[in-house]
Amino acid sequence: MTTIKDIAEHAGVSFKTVSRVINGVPTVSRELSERVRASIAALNYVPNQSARRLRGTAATVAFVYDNPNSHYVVELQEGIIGACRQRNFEVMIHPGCGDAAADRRDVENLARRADVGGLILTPPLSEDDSFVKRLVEAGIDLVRIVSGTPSPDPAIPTVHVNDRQAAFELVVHLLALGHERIAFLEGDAMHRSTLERRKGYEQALRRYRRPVDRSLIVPGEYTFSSGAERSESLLAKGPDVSAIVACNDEIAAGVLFATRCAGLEIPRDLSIVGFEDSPFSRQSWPRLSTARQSNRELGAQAASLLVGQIARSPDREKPPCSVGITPEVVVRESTAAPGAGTAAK
Amino acid sequence: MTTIKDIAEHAGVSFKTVSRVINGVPTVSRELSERVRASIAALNYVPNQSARRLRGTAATVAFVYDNPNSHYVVELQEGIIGACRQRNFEVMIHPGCGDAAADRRDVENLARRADVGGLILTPPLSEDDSFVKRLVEAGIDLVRIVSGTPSPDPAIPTVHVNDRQAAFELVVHLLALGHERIAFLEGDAMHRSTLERRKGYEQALRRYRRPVDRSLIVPGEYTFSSGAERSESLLAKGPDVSAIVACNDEIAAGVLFATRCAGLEIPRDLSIVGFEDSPFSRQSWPRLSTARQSNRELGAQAASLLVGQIARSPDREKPPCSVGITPEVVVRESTAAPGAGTAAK
DNA sequence: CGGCGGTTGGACAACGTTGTCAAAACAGCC
DNA sequence: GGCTGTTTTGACAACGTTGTCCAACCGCCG
Repeated sequence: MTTIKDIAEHAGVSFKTVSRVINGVPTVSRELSERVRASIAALNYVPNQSARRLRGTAATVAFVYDNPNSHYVVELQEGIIGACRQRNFEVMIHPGCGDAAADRRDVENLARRADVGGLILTPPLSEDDSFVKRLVEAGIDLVRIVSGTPSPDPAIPTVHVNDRQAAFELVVHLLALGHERIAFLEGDAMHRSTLERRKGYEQALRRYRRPVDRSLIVPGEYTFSSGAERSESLLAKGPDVSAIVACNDEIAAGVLFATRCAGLEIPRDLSIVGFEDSPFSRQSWPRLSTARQSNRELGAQAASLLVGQIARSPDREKPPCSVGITPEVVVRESTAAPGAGTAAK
Repeated sequence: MTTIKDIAEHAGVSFKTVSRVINGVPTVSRELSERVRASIAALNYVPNQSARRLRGTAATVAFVYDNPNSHYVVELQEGIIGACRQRNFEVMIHPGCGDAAADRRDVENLARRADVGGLILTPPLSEDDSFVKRLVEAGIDLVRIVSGTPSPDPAIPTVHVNDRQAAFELVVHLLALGHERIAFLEGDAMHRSTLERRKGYEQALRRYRRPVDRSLIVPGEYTFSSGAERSESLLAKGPDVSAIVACNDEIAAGVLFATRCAGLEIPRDLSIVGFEDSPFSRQSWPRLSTARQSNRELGAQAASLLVGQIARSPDREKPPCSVGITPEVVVRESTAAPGAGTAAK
């Protein structure tokens, strides 16, 4: 393994100077600095991150998730890794085990580790306010990704996904097509995204003077089978429903499956929208109208925020800040005017 | 941050003894050992991995991938992380950038890093034989995951996925249902899995005395659109095809899409099988018959192999070894006797 | 009592890096 | 030559851990 000393020898300078060049200390003459850089390139030298971490000049951020949505996880982590790579931060991936209590304990131990500089938390853990507050008060640097609108008091650095606005826009899209009886299939009640999306749904209805019929709001989970079962019984009870807002694409997939079984044609007999722009939404037939968010950007934003936190951490005052992203509506073939078009190609 | 010395103080022993307990040195009395363990638990102590890595007593393994299949990536990495966590190995995730040459350079630099103990390579990089051989000859510990059958000369530690056998069994399934004209939609020609799966397809046909018609073997890519386009033109040219073997579920999804557009009913008019048991295959309608492999197990196996390599690395002779897994056929509603059943629920 | 194996602790080096501090080399200036 | 001031170097400690070596202690046996 080539070390800083090998570079020094190769460049004919002291290893201290090499360290200075690498760390950008300005008191190095241009000539030496260039010689050192050349040697680094020639010997393919990469600083030993373990030594740096030990010394306290580098850090690892942990990405904590517990989410069955593979594409969400991968995109998020790629965003995080990309942002961290530029800044010489390592990323540690920490999948949860599904048991909330065990995960909380796990994460607490993780945060306690000397080689972990900070955490990026995702739902559902990021939405456990008392847990997150406890970590922050213990001096842990973290950024949480949650569903919601940026709060005026960002005591905790947060990346908000404005699901409410996205749901609002999806419903407006359906209203504009002429739908009146629009049902809403909820995801897990524990997830804040469910709440936010429902709020957006209700706000859109109220805004455009439509009644909010509680019987059209169906509790459920973020699963395929939930979508299939709930839509089946919903349509049995209320056949006048002409559009369904599913709380994510997986639920929408279940709806698609169930309506297909029931002999309905989409979108002629029923319009369906989902959330997330998952690969499924692009591969199903008809393709799903949905709300798209850039998970890579989400991850990159979270990582940038966290890196800022960690870098500024020695100071007493850390100014936490929050940013937000709003998913955009993507219209495909699963929505049309009621009774109108088929999804013919 | 609690260190080994805090534990020593808490337990009333020397920090040397704590180190001995942690590392399982046998010359520690049971009584002291228990006291130390109690202190470790009480103080929630976790050894500083950076220090260990610096010392050379711990290592990180890098998981290198360049694959758009999110569920494949996540499952694999979770298998790897799970296996490594037990053994106190860290995992570094290294997504590729899509440019093969740049990725090769990246990985070479990665392998050169002192804090990276070994690599787990996946296709397509793992199938670049000359590149892999170069790394191994440079003394890099690595395990590759490839499609194929375990070779008699495992010069390079490898986890083989027996795609050929899986394809064989899928075709046998179709033959048993009574299909005679079975087409094969290839994935990327560069991927060995494409070759292996085609070989299995051909072997099954030959084994059961059916002709191998080259016009039924269609080149393509591992994408939805490839599946849609190629199946469309295939069925236009050869309407007697009663079953299609798609090289993965994403291609199969494209086939499903195209046939749906063409007004065909699955499986009455056409049987379809895929590979991978992706979430899509369980969520489409009809659900896809496919070949399922446990990617988590795959990852765990690769990690175990690599950890063994690294641990045994100081010795001159490292006995590389290979293991294999064979995907199993999962029969769902996308396959039926030709002309027969519908996918009615 | 002397010696022995099993246990424990102390001192020290090492891994690669960075920070501090002082000292050396060099320039330009009077 | 003697000033400043900038650039370069060297010595050393430190991060937390493990390994090596030796000394000290225990109880036990001969």
